Amino acid sequence: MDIQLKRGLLDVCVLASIRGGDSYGYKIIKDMKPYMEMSESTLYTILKRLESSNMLTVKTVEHDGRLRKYYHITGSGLQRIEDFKEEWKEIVSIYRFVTREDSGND
Amino acid sequence: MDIQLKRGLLDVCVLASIRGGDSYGYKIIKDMKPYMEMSESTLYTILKRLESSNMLTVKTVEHDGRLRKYYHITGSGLQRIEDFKEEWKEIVSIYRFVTREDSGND
DNA sequence: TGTAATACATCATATCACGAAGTATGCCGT
DNA sequence: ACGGCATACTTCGTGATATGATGTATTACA
Repeated sequence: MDIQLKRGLLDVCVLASIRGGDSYGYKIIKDMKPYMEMSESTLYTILKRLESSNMLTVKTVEHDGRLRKYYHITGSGLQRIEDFKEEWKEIVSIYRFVTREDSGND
Repeated sequence: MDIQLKRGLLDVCVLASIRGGDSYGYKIIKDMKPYMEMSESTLYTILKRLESSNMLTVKTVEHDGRLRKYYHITGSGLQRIEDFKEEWKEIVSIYRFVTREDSGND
């Protein structure tokens, strides 16, 4: 998928993959793989961003002697998903504009 | 609309607004306004980018003593629109993932 | 005369996805 | 025991790019 297009979808995708239950970086990447591939550096950057904008909270848990950072979605995070649903209407209208064969003459 | 989301749609939108007939910067902005707003500096940057990647060709025409740069879409430009239609399927699948209430458990 | 619209250009800035590289631990086969 | 792979997270540099600010120049109109 086009990298520019990804940019607008990545944040919401990450939020969506956490909404069903707390999750951690490595797992998020695997869960999202069927829908969108992303590198680790990208994901951890996004998680940090979402955390500092209060869409996620984080809790470090020890698991098999290793540390895992579990992320939990907040009200703002859920709201971000709702906002995306609203934006979706605009996206669809743009899609229609782009796919209309006679555009430019209306 | 979220700026990150715009990034992936701007190029195709500009191409789409030209596909129906050659157009120029100032007019493109007005044509696109109902679907997406963009500043002049953004548009001219995009036009230059699309031109240097051979998706558009440009022809300078004098109009009322002023110069206008008319842009014409090329085969690559049309192909870019077709590619977007393919990408649309992925976008819809992501949309479904994001809006599915029980995501994370499937 | 002045102000808005038309039309295009350039520059600096901020955001951001990503590859590369690093740090650590656990697991498994030989 | 050792090597290699998976797990798990971090940091850094780079390139792409949308945008505001600013500039240039002409036409239209009050």
